[in-house]
Amino acid sequence: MFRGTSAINLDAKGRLAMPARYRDRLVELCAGQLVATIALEERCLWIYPMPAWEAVEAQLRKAPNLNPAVKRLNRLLIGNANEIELDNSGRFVVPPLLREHAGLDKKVMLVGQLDKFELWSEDAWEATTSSYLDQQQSLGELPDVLQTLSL
Amino acid sequence: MFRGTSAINLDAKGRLAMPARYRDRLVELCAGQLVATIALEERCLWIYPMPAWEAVEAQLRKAPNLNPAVKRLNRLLIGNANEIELDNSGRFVVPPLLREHAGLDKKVMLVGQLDKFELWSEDAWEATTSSYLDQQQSLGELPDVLQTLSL
DNA sequence: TGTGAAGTGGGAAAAAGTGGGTAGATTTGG
DNA sequence: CCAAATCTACCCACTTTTTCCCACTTCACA
Repeated sequence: MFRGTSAINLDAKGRLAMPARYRDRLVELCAGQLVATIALEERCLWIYPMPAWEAVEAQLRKAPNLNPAVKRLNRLLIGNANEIELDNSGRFVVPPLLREHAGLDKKVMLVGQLDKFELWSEDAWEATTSSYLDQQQSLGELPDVLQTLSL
Repeated sequence: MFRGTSAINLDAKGRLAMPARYRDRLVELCAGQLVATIALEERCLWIYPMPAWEAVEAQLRKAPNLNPAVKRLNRLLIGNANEIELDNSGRFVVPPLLREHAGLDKKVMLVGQLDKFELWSEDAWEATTSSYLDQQQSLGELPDVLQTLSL
């Protein structure tokens, strides 16, 4: 599973070099076949290994697509999904429309989130992280879902 | 289980030498495989032996990840989790991003906390410790969860 | 004071990151 | 429909970083 944050520079051609520690696993898992799309709430991208993406698609397919919320998800997720493939050097081109959506310039952060990655601009990631840390500190009572966690 | 505080110097390459008294246990427990991530409320790091970390991940995976608090935890904990491995001299590199987060320069404190370690900068640790002692002294009634303790 | 273990430092080899050039494909305009 | 230009993808080479390993110093205990 994917963990941790990597600071990466997009090169002049808009390519992103996947950190070497992930490559073997990605080749094994999906032969370097990935799907990039936009995240639902934040200005960042989601990058799925193909099998994980297909699981997402399967769930959407089952959902009733006249339902407005489902329709919205379909348009956002599937409508913005781009198939990408690692080249021999472990790099891939970040699709220009997605790059613009997430405000990706040069410095980006690739964040492992178990079954997928998130791709943030460095600025947005740092802003989000520090805001999260502030929220943690000012947290009073824990929400129910967290009451039982032991970390 | 891990107890006690060790004053350690990071070397010029950012490596930390795990105190010898822990090494055998770590090799036995996880073949020297550890995970470092950021702590939720203080500017310090959490260092888990791999099995303990996987237990944390399993809890997070079960939680509903559209819940904002869960998403926040996923991003903070998993997003900052780095796999590290002890080398033949019992040392590991403290990942640069984490080092920066916790303000680790040269003098650091490794604090045993049963199933995991905490890693603090010396300054932050001393400040936190003395602030805790002050709070204990000025403490009135104990919160319920502590009432039943016998120390 | 000697011996062994732990801590510290540094060098060399390997791997990863970075950049750019070329060939092929695709698109656009004549 | 053909030709030119642009864009894309692949490949190679260089630079930087990381990792592994060895050796020296320091400390503790006998």
